[in-house]
Amino acid sequence: MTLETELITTIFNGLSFTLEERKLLTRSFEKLHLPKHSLLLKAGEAVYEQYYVAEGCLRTYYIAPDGKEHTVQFAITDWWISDYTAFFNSSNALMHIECIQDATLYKISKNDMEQLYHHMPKLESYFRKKMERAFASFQKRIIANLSQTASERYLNFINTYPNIEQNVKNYHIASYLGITTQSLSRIRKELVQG
Amino acid sequence: MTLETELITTIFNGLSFTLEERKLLTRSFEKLHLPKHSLLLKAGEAVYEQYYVAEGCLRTYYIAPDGKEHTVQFAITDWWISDYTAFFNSSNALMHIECIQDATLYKISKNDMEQLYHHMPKLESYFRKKMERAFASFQKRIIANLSQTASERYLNFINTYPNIEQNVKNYHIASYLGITTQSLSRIRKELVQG
DNA sequence: ATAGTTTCTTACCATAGGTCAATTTTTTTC
DNA sequence: GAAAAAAATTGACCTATGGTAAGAAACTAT
Repeated sequence: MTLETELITTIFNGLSFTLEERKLLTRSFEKLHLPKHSLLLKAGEAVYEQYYVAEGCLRTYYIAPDGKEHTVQFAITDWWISDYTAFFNSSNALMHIECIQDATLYKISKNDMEQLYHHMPKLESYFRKKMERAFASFQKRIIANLSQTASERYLNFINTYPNIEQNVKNYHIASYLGITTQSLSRIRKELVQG
Repeated sequence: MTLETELITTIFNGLSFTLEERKLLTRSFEKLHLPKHSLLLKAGEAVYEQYYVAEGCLRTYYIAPDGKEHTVQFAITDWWISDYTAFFNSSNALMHIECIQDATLYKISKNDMEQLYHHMPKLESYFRKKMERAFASFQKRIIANLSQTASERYLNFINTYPNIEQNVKNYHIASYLGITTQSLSRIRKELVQG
């Protein structure tokens, strides 16, 4: 599949473009492959790009001053990933992005993004709606962290993201849920035994 | 101050509008006053509007199945508030919005919002950026919840939102931090004594 | 001001989840 | 497919925070 076809049929599936617009789109994105275990981004680096995940699995994580890792976001097929706080502010990353399963990504720079917004308001609309959904899901997660037990959050996670669960290690899940791997292990045992 | 002047000079401060656009803007917003202790929104209700806070203080909170309250968001002057998950999806509220200090609000419906976006792409841009900042701050909060102790989160809160702290009760802050009022009380004691 | 209500604090015990260390299981690599 | 490395589990113990209950302090309204 050509980059152009992929862009039109998968990433912006649902939107229609003129020939001119297709060219602009294709020029703005770049395809890349990333092997498992590699780092797409390190804390401290400038963040100029965001990435669309066509294939594979990645995670964004923060390393606290005490050295502990906290997974902020996973991304699988059809999700976008970056250190968005840094991306939006054109500042340096606070987080790392690690490839968990061999991935194919389409990257676009913030500058090209702004160009696209300018030429195609429908893209601004597309990304605003994407932001709205992300906002809603973050809010849901905050509520979950405030109101649920670790066990409830785990069940919720594997029900909501069965496709992610298959791709990641338990310690990734634990660091996403805000518990230790030992606690997660005990929770899983508990659930099996009833 | 007229509604129009207020809209132009405070809410959308920084943007410039034609006469036509000003009219459209003014028609879309409605001013309202809300007394302390009243509910702007109850869980279960349909959410058609979002609100700009010109004056006062409000909070959005979720009541968990066990009856406990969890504060998701505060809003003071120049913030927007709604049950955004419900607002974006045109679904029913999961949360309550309570007025904590007598408030003056400007409300706008989702429909009128869409109209404005359509006629003025710069507004879509304005709100996309607003969403980006909200996204970043939610992410920051998730990281804080995952990586910090209750005491650290409290210090962080009073440093980051000194203007909010003045307006709210300790139990509001506790429910925002995800701890009990007793724990917050112990933390405050600890901080005073050293 | 005084009574009533709401909010905050304190004390004591309970518990979810963390820590450390050892062991088993699974995955990777040659 | 054997050895090495990584991940998951388990047990014993610990700690931060929760639950309950009572009293103190701070507002509110007459």
